[in-house]
Amino acid sequence: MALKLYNTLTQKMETVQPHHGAPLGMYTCGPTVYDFAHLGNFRTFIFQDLLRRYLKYKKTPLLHVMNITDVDDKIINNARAAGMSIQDYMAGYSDAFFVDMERLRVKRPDIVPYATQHIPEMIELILKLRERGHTYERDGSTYFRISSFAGYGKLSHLDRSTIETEGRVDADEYSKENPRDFVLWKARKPEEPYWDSPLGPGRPGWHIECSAMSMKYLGETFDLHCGGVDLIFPHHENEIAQSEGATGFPFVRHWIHSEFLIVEGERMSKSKGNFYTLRDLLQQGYNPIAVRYLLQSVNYRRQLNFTFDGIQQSQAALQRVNDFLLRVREIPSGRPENPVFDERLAQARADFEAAMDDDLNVSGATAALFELVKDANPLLERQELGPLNRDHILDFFSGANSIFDVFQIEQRELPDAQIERLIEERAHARRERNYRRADEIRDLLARSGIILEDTKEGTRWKALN
RNA sequence: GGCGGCGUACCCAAGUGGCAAGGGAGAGGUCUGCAAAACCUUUAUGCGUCGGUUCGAAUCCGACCGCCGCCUCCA
Repeated sequence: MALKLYNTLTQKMETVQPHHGAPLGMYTCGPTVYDFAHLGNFRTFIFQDLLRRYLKYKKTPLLHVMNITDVDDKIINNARAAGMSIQDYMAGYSDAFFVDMERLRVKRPDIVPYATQHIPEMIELILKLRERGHTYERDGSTYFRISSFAGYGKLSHLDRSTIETEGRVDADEYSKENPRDFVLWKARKPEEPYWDSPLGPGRPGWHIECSAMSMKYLGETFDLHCGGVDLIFPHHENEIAQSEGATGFPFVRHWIHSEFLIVEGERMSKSKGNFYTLRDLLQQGYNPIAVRYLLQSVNYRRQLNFTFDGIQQSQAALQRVNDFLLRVREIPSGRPENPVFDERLAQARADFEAAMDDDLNVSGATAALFELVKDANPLLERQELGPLNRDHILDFFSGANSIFDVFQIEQRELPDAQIERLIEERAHARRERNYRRADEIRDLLARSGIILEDTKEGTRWKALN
């Protein structure tokens, strides 16, 4: 079966497939690095990671490009306020961003272009638009005339006449022909970075970078373009106008937008005091893997209500799977196989993939995993699963984990030999019925995050995150 | 005002015509030296409300109530 995703442009579910044997081209709008990224940003990036990993799971060749916006008003202002060069200021947050992404196990895109390194491509694109009559100049700035592009509004499904008449006038840009015309090239201002160009000295408008960089790496028409719903209008609408205005070809086949994250039922905002970065959560002792689990657990097209209770629930759900995997790994080689279990496993795999194929229904896919856990646990209890069963289960979860990346598939190493000795000592104490000492040791280890569980086969340990 | 979405148990959340997935939390029990984990039982005759279509509706249609997003920089 093939993956189907909702397309904002056509407002329909559509199959995602490479064209003409070329790898699937996927462009995701990356961060503007003016501050630490927040949970809402990460919800979007984790969703994109999930999409990318699922395509890989399905062995679809893919080229993923994500931009970094490193020149814009906020960066310029913040850098100035911090008394830093734009370069230094932006590099700090750009690095922090990738550190956070790694903590959340979001894979780095294949290509990560920075806006400031693609100024010539942007200028070239604007010149092309100028040749084709889509632009005009005012006070040294170059604008896109939206009335020159017939398709304007097709992505956001906004009425053209409404767009053109009801826009507000930016105090900065009062001289535009139409309030909704947007800037392609901003005239140089004192104390701001600028580049010399045939358009005059200045810097690029925000939208042009995505058109220039996506088409440079993925071609004039490519497959997938993702971002948050807030980018539909005007950002992505403008990207379409710029790109198609310049090339005359369709820009993107499939537009995919993820919904917002809200916090404790309210829009996240600094003024409400419910604004969280990943760093805030880590400082409070939360596990980044549980955060990833939570942020990816709700379908990307639905608002996700982030709560602290939700992290706890995610942590507990993760623990159930990890405990299961721990027991599965303990199945010894000599034990007889369960001949019918592979059928059950095949069913779980089919359910899992059917759910993921359906617009990345993570809840459904996760349910397939938990249902298997539920069915297999009693078999483990009765020692009715053999080493082949074991390997097949681990293989299935390993496949699922290549997408979710939250489960503990491999056995961990004991942190140190001292712990090993304590476990030994406790076993000895228990044989002697010295339960006071045994409990003492168990409590001691629990305080350093090592949980002991006594089974018929002996004591097992697990490390809490 | 225009466009779009949502409302399923204590919490999170699947399900878009045929007996209401899954996870968390709670209660009781089995196992255990005690725990933990696991297992068993249990928690929505009902899916915002009221009507309608249908043999049959959480699912389709209509009205209403409530919440949210976009139309403005923003993932």
